[in-house]
Amino acid sequence: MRDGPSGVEGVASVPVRQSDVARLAGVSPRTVSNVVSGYTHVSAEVREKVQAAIDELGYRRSDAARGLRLGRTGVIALAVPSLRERYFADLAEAVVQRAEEHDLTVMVEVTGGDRERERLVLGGGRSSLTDGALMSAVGLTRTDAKYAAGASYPLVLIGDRQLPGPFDQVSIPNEEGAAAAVHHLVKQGCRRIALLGTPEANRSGELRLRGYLTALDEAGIAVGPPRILRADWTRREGQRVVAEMLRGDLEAGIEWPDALFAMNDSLALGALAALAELGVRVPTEMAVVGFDDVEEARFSNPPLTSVSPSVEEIARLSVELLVSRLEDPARRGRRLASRYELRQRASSIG
Amino acid sequence: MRDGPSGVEGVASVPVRQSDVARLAGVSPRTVSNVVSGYTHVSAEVREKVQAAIDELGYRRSDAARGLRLGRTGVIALAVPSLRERYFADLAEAVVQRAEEHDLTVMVEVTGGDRERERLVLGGGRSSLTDGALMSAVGLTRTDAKYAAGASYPLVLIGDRQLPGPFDQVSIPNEEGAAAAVHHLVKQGCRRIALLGTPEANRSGELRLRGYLTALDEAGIAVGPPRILRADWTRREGQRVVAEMLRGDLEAGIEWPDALFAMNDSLALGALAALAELGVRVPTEMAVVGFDDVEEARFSNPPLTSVSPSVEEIARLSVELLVSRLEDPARRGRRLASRYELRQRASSIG
DNA sequence: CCGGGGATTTGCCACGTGGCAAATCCTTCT
DNA sequence: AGAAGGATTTGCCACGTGGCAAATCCCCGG
Repeated sequence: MRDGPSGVEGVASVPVRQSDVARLAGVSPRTVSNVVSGYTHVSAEVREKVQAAIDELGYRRSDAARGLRLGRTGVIALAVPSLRERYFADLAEAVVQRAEEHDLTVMVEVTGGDRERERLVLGGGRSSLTDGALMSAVGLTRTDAKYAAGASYPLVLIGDRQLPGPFDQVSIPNEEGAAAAVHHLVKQGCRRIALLGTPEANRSGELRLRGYLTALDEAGIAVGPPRILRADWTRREGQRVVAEMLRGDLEAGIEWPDALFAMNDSLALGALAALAELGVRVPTEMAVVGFDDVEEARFSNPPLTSVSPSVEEIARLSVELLVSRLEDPARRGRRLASRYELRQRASSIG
Repeated sequence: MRDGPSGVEGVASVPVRQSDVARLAGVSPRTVSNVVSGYTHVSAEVREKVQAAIDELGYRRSDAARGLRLGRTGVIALAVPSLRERYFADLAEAVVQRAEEHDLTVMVEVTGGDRERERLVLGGGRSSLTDGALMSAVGLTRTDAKYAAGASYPLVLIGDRQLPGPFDQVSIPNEEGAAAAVHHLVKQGCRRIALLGTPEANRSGELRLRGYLTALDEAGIAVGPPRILRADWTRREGQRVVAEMLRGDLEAGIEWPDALFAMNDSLALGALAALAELGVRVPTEMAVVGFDDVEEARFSNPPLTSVSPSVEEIARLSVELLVSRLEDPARRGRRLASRYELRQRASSIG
């Protein structure tokens, strides 16, 4: 006896097929398919017999063959620049959960923000193994739209990288969020609000800058040109640049800003470190607000106020867009904006 | 004209097949296959003609059909409890990179640590869409080994959850790492080293506890029973429990520990927060060491000494194991232990 | 006992690819 | 010129499944 209905299955090096099950159960292969797929008109007797054979042989339906036959696999791809960035890790997890609700499995691809790879996804990466893809593109430019596979490969773009064409997109409220952060600071009494982080680093930066400028304008507190502290969007750079600014201003006798709006939380956390190092009190001497609301923001000292783009919602919207696209490949492309919340914490209120 | 050799491809709602390309190029379908697969004996002229047809039609080889024909897809699965935990996110990214070197794509599955789901992976989840899997199991018990698909679905277990059977496994140096952490603290002059975190939370906990006890024993500094501060392995709990301990001891007139070895970095970071809050100086009054070496450990105040299990190495080893298993499905199961390093930072050296 | 009609079961075949080995072509050598 | 032998190209077919529609079965009423 090679296998048993229960207990350790034997080494099934040769895959079991429908026809094998059929032979053992004494029915046609097609009937096995009917049983497996839950077809209505199957007598209880046959169903039972087939099921017994399935169990005995350890039969498992071949997703590969099924995918070929049906033209879809139930797998979608999620392409992100990196999983090391908290935001994308959270996004990935949220997407996996949402996808599950639609009986979809997620294949995560890491693009490293590489334009070439993003193009490949655009063109339908491992297309026939996945039914479609979600992509957080950061390297693509508008001209890359031509690499898209079009309707033959459903694609939802996540983020601010807008591509001309019929794509479904879920955008992040960069501009609105940034503006909200600045308005919040103004309400806290801040007047000299500096921006931390190079705006041209990516599309998000440009949009956040715009929100920042708009809000300053609306608040009517612009005294001179806005102060922008250029820095790569990393913790280390945030710390370095802010420390430099503090020392430099001191020497030059310039008045410090009374608030920093950072392009992202990494920068903001670096700023907090620099401020702590030099004994600048937060938020009394200088308030700090970040963007992304990474988990760490809750635990920094002081806890960091941050714009939270609701990864959950982004995941939900993008999966829903993809699913609806799978159901109706011909429908027009849609753009949805996710919401944000300003999580107010001690780094800006005191 | 539906498509063009360059520019935006038309809406190719009907997939292009080898035979379509063949017809346009005026060759047999089989020749197209030869060209695509890089078969040696194809004349330059034919190759060119076929390539032109491929470009014109926008032909893409069907991975689904290919997978069916070849019995493998070039995709492997990675099952982890969650991507929200930094360690697993890092692992996932590292695995993706390593897999790439072997021309493998990674499909990430999130099990939530759910035993049922882990069993499914064990039995070869979406088996025929993936050639094998890596799994960080946390919910499985030894008795679940019977759900394994055996040699028909190559599987590498990552972590400490040992399963009887022929599985390939990559283990984490829990015991050794914990012992090293304690030895380090002893060398720093600490004598009352408390353990932070519930040891029974998972298998890692049991092993780390063992390493801790062994090291205490070896150092011969055990005065009484070792002190174990039970807490869920989260930052919040770490903070709460340590704060409680500090206050409690104070009231009871008990001498504080002079060092904390935390089951993981989250706990350790929570502990640092509690210590800072109560004004306990680190490391002079109390040294702290964590486990996992998450990125944040470098940036905490003070930076956290931590046992670094080398996610990179774990990823490398496990992918290599899987690849070698794919090449030789019959070979015996292997167990490899990854190394660790103790990253010494200011939380324990002063 | 027969025809009708729904319930079950089944045969046939295409999905798109690549392994295999035969067929054909071409060059070179005797 | 004819044959040998490598270079190219090709026909055939199975991989395992599910759509489709035909075949069969079975229960009832007339």
